[in-house]
Amino acid sequence: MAIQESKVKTAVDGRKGERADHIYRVAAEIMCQKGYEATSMKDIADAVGLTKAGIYHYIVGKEDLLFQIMSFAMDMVDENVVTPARKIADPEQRLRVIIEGHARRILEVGGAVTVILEEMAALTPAHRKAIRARKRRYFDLVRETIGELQTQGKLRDVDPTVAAFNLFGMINWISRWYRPDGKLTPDQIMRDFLQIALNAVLRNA
Amino acid sequence: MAIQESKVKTAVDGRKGERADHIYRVAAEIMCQKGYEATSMKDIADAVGLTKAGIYHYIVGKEDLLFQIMSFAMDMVDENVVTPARKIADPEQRLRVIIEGHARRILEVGGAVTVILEEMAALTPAHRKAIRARKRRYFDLVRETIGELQTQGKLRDVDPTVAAFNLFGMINWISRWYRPDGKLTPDQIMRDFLQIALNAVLRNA
DNA sequence: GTCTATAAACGGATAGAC
DNA sequence: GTCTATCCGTTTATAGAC
Repeated sequence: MAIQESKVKTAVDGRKGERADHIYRVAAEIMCQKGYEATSMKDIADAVGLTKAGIYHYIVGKEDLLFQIMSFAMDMVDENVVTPARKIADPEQRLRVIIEGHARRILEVGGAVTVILEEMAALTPAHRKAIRARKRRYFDLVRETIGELQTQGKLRDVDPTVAAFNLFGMINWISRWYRPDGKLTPDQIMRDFLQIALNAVLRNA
Repeated sequence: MAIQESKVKTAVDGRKGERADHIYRVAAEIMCQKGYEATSMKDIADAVGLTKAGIYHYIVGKEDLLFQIMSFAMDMVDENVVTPARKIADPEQRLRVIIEGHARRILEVGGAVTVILEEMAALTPAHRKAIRARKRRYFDLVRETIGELQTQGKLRDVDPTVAAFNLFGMINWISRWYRPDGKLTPDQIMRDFLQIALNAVLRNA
């Protein structure tokens, strides 16, 4: 199914199929470890078993590769966090779903989801503007959710914007300290994490 | 602080005086904006009004420059946050001082304090080990403080390590969203921030 | 599709004049 | 102390053979 899907995508949106997807995924992993600027095309070529020139058959250039990776990460967040969350009417329950969904993307995906947090400065102005707009829509959802909680009297006596930033800080910082081979499992972390994050902003929780 | 002390330090530890300090400060600001790898020696030279060759009179090399900047940032945190905090016996009051002191360094200093959060990967193994050790001692102070709060029954039912990481996440993330020319002043931010951060980990606060 | 070869620019760093 | 000139490695990207 993935194969046929990619053939459709080739015709539809100019992608080059699953080999290209493989390059994106490997590149995301390397850029996540070494940083975008410190990652050379040769690093990526070696990791996928092609020459430097060879991978240019699949990509437009280094910066565009980064943009594709970030777009993919945003697709994933939209699909797995934002869209499900928008279907939930109760703001407290919606916030819970957002926090857990977002944190689990970082714990279980890594790569692309981390790159989008760290490498905005490497994008061209047009690409940066596009990614920023998508991030902004997500941020607004969270801030509005916190705003609804304030209306219900469930928020602490704080600025909803500051509360939203702190929530993102806790969640996104996970990518800096979580190690898949460490003592703490994703499930253990999520249990404590949700308690801490919800109490940070909610009166009772 | 480094500015006033620089004459003393020149005699004491081999630094080159206030012009070197100026280079460090300017370099920290540029690296903070563009990232270490994307910052060229020419960027720094232009900003201080020297040629690329000229600044090598004051620095050992690019990586060492980064190490000096990070060492300076750690000196600042040690002097203004860690040392004062260690003198406080009550863990809840000590945690308050750490959170406020650390957050204010980010809000009011920027540059060097931000670089140390983002560019560890660019250091040589020996330098990275040295900075990591200093960061680790600071982290241990925070975790032990949280441990004392747990003993006193003031901590929520969570792992002190996860609590410490989340605290650092909220604090360090400030560098990602705070803008000196924005609507929120450091004092406004600190008021809400302390309430959110303390309630994140403490039972009553 | 994938390669070898190479272009063209830029990087950090140094030599040596002044 | 600061400059000009330059070395030399590395970078992204392309041309063109197979």
